[in-house]
Amino acid sequence: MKSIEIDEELYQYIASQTQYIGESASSILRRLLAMESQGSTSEQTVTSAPVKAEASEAKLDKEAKAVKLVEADKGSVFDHINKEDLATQRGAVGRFLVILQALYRVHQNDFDVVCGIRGRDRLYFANNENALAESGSSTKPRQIPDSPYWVITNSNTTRKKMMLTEVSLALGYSEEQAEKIREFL
Amino acid sequence: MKSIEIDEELYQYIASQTQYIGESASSILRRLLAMESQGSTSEQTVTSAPVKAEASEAKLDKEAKAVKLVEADKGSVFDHINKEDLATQRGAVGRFLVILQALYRVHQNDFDVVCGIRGRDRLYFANNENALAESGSSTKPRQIPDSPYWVITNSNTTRKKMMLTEVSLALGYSEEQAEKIREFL
DNA sequence: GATTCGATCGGAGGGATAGTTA
DNA sequence: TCTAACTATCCCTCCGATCGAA
Repeated sequence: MKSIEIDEELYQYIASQTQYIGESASSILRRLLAMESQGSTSEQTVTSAPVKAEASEAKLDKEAKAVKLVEADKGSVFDHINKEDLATQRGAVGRFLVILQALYRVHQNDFDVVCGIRGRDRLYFANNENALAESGSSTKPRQIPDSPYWVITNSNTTRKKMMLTEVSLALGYSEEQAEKIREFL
Repeated sequence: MKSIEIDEELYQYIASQTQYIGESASSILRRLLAMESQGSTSEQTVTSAPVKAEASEAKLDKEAKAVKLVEADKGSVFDHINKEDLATQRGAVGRFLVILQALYRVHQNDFDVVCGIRGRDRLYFANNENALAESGSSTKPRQIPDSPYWVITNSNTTRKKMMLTEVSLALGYSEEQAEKIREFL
């Protein structure tokens, strides 16, 4: 183990990127710097279906905790949205996916709720490409990066913003926070 | 100033990213993490012509140092190529630009040599859009990110690879290294 | 004739808007 | 019927393989 000196602001930033209690500085930095995690081959296939929701007895607790998490982590999704990535996206579709990716990262366990968000006759989200493709014509499904979920992409920017707002609210964000998230697009 | 503990390999990696003697860990990390540098409004317009080369008395020393740098930093361009960025690029043009950006970052002072690389009748590189646009038809010039240089973009992937190889060699890389660089595309 | 180079044009992706449905 | 919400067609831009030119 080596020790390095960094300024306060940078320290706070790194700390804010923690993904689980007790995550080490090395782990956080490796993730942020997109280095391979030491040793592991790290070939994570994330194409499998999302983990089934807990048996309903645990359900209420789960939800309460989710809200708590959003409260405690206030603004954390905002840190998870890699501004760099966002900026390099050439179009709204790219930004849309980056934002959803960030939301997924922070809300992996509750992300299933997005599947309840849909249009009049087509689905908006699903955990497989086909469900979306079959629910309409030319829906242009795209996988949300590093996640098992897919989104429809054939819609105007206005609708994409609406979708983001709905997702945000479904995940427990306030109207104000949802507004901020939508504005990234 | 805060102090954090990181593992040896990560420490080495960060150290390898030093851009000038005595650069602080904070400075390096901020650059790698693409954070705004503290305080400064940092509105860097990089559209101006590249900084003039030093008065010739210092020139030889400068060049000697540049070569040394490539030697000492062997593989540093490779670290400068943000794998993450590369991966998120949807097409060869995007990757092409990311790679050139990395090369520019490491060889800012010698980058002018690329302007000598050209096709039969069109220019490949220049420090302004127009020179390229006028040297051929539909050359699709694009600015190399964070640099004052532009490249032609209307060519097949094979030619883009050739261009990368020529750039690498012109900047002093070995055939083997050039090969590696070209393979990023 | 062989090879290198250029840029046209087919193809894919993006997303505004015309059109449809409730 | 009129309007609001939603869909997906279709135009535009970007990409880059292919084929004609040098």
